[in-house]
Amino acid sequence: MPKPPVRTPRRENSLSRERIIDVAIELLDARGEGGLTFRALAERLATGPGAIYGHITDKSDLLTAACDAIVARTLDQVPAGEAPADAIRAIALGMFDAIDAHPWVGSALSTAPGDLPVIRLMERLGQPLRELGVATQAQWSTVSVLLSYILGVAVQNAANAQFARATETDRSTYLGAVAAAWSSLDAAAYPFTRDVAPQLLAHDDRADFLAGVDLFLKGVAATAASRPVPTASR
Amino acid sequence: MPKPPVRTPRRENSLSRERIIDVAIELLDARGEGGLTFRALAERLATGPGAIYGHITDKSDLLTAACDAIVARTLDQVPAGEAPADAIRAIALGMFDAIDAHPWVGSALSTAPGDLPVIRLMERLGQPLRELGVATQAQWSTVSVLLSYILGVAVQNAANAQFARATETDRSTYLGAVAAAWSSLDAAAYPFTRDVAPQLLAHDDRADFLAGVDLFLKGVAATAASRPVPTASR
DNA sequence: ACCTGAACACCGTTCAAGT
DNA sequence: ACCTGAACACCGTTCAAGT
Repeated sequence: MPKPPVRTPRRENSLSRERIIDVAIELLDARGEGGLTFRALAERLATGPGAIYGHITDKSDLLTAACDAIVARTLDQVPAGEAPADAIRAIALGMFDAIDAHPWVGSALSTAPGDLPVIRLMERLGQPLRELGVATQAQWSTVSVLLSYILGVAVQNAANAQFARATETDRSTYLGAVAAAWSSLDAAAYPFTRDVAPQLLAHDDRADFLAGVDLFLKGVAATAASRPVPTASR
Repeated sequence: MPKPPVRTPRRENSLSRERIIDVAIELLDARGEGGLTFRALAERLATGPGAIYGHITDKSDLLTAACDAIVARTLDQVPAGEAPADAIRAIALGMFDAIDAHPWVGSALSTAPGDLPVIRLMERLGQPLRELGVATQAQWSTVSVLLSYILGVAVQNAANAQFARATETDRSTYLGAVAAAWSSLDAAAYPFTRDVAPQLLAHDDRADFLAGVDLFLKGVAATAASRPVPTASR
């Protein structure tokens, strides 16, 4: 077998932005949001904390880059070419599952509003929204709404995951405690919350999330239907 | 004029949970999320950092309590007795304005999912949702969706405010920079984002937020209309 | 019983000194 | 040119010592 041509001799495990981001993702997945530390990072990279600053500018830069890597991977795996409403559902669910697997992505997404991860997501959601007939001047506000909703769910999932990690309670006992607290609220002041507490126990986060996307799509459809027929560019 | 009866002699400026929360709100408003520090708090309260722990359990406890004070005030000021859809709009806008005035409330809200501030908000939103005819078994998921949306907008506003504070840029130059960055993205990969960049410059956060609430209400109306007529309990 | 504030165990970030 | 790691300027939280 012929030997491969001699390449520029890359040092094994040399420090690079990519490798830093990979290790950061490992740490975040293994230890949660609080686990990403320059000292822990340096230890795993077998270097000093200062060396990292040669490749990243900031902790928030690092967090955004790690978040972007997950978002890019996730969106790549969502199949293209579906009907617009189904495409939106698929993208939204893909993000939900990604954030479920990497809860820290939820809070990372929220810290960088106009940055690359959000841009990627906006782009993928915007194209099917156009196909649904959203008026040109309403396209910004419509994606914004959908992005805010996805972000809101993401942040809540992140908060729940962090709370679970901090208190070492599992999901069902946690939900049980919250439902119990809600059920014992003052009946006159909190009738709705009391009534809805049992539903909290039985609910399915993923299904609820999808219900919100569907509600949004219904609203978009109702809005598109009620405005003058757009002259299709064919 | 008869003197008031002698009361238990309260020391002026004595340390109390309420006073700690008030000062915490002052600090958060004046210096942003990062400005709430036990040392700064202790200084303003003319005491040591340790003394605070006699009245609060935690920093997150303090943040949630401060958030709850704002939410309670805000909801108290929203007039009651309107038509259900208008009531929802009024509550949502009240929260928007409160978070606009106190951006840290956005992130504080997100850290305490099942806690008092969220319960207050859920209760106020849930009652008009019932009046709109949302099916009993769908009430939990429907409020959840609306809460997630409001939370998502809140978190984004908080992030924007924090970014503005950190970089000392004002809103319009910030938006200008983001819009410019979006406009110079690769045309083949990011057509939607490029097209929508000008709308970013001209947009009105509050109007966009309300557009989302309206979209949600339209979706709820469409869902309620398409299901069997509920047997009204009269 | 309550306050006090030094001390502990961490952070992110910098920068002189090394190679 | 790049890494190294001690040092700086902070954190939240605790707890012996005071009153």
